[in-house]
Amino acid sequence: MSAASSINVPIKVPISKNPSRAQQREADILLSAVQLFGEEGFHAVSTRKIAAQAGVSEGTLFNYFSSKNALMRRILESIYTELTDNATEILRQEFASHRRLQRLALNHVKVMTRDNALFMRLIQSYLNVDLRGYDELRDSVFDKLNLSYAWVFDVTVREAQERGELRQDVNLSAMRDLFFGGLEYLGRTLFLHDSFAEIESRVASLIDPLWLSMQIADGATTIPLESAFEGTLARLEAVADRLDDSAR
Amino acid sequence: MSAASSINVPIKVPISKNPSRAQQREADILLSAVQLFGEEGFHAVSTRKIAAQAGVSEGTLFNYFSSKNALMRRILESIYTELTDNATEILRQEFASHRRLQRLALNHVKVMTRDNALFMRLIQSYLNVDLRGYDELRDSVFDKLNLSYAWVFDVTVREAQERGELRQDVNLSAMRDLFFGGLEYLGRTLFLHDSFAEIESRVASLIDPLWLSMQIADGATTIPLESAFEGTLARLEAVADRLDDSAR
DNA sequence: GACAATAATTGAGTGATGCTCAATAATACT
DNA sequence: AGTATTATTGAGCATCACTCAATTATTGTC
Repeated sequence: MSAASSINVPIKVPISKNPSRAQQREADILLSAVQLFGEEGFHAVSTRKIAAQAGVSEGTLFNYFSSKNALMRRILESIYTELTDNATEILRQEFASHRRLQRLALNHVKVMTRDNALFMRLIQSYLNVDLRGYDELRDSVFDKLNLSYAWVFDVTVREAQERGELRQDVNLSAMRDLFFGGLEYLGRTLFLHDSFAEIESRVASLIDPLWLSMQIADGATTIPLESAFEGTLARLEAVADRLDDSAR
Repeated sequence: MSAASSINVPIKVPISKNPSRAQQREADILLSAVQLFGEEGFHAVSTRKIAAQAGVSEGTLFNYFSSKNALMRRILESIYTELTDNATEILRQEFASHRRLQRLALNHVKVMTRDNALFMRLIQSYLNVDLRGYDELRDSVFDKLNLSYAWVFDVTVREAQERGELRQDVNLSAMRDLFFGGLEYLGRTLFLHDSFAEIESRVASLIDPLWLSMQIADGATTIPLESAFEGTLARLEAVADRLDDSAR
């Protein structure tokens, strides 16, 4: 029995002595992979080519990533992490629900279509093509990243409901599918037609009908008016509370 | 110069003498491919395996289909043809616009998720993973099939507008992205959770908000109203930011 | 029904792929 | 400086999509 600290270490761990050197290698390989996958597609790029562009041998690549799929998964993870980080920051900064959705959507499409729409390529590949069973899907990437990312949409809608900005009987699952599915199709359209200049207005055109359909109550059009200020008011009151406390 | 009748025949043409026998072979290969692609995924199934299951040698498979991609493309084409045929029939039978959309959506999701969601696998693979350039995309499958299929959505909305059922200023491109993107995500959800029993209600939950947002005429007043206060809101946010910073 | 002529089928062969592993080189430790 | 540990390498492996000369099956003619 070794004195390894952690009980369960599934990572291949070729790296232990010189962390900075190892991190540099890993970063080099990842960068090459992102570039080449974006330019030519996942299946069109060989591990030999990725290794060559990173300035290492093919064997070394497989020391750092247990498989070509693992390399892809790692890229996916970093993109999801970025998506989630950006989203959390947007929720922190922006309190108006409608603008929250707008900014979340814009962030999603922008990240999705970066690097020659690498994210779109990878996520589709991973979800629909290369997975045989769906066990792997419930592992690292999806249960942890995709779900926690999709969660920001749910939070935004629920908060808007609590503030009275949106109807109570919104079908959250359906709206989530429309939101992410619509954005994915929009991203594909923007990418194929190279029309990123219109990105903001196109995203707005997609979000507005969703918002409208969640917002409309039977006849009460006055509620949204007040509630537009709810978020900011709540925030000001919270700050005031803290000022009160510290003034004591 | 041969006396071949047609000027431009890009097809590989191994079949000429006995059409019925050849068609049977082709059908056998296609059936095997559909089954295996659906069960294990496109890249996980070898041409050897497809040929073996169809009861022919690998060479014969390549006599009938010039490449594995061509085989996939052929499957895609048949699915698109079926989708379009069904859709045209729905437009012919059903005249109520809302029910038209509902039935178009239901047909889309049902076909999409059949054969272990084969269609989802193939379309994603073809669009995002295996194509390097996007020239091939503008060829057979997409310009002819996808576009002509997407067209049934546009027709349905436009007819509803002419009848005065829907607003005139609907953003058709955005609604199309929401429709097909939302249905794709719904299909994925239904497939992954094996919840096809709910398919009709889930499709309805997806279509209803779209319909509502296209239908509401005077609802458009709420969003401009809110934006009229955006300047004020922005100032309040700025104050909140300053208070936030100094309270830290 | 025998015999060419033609068409359809075959499977060993080809280069490329993802991945492995014994051998080698580089680094760290005493 | 010398040893032990770790990192790197690239030839080798099974498998892949695909080809093509050889073989088998089918058709047309008498």
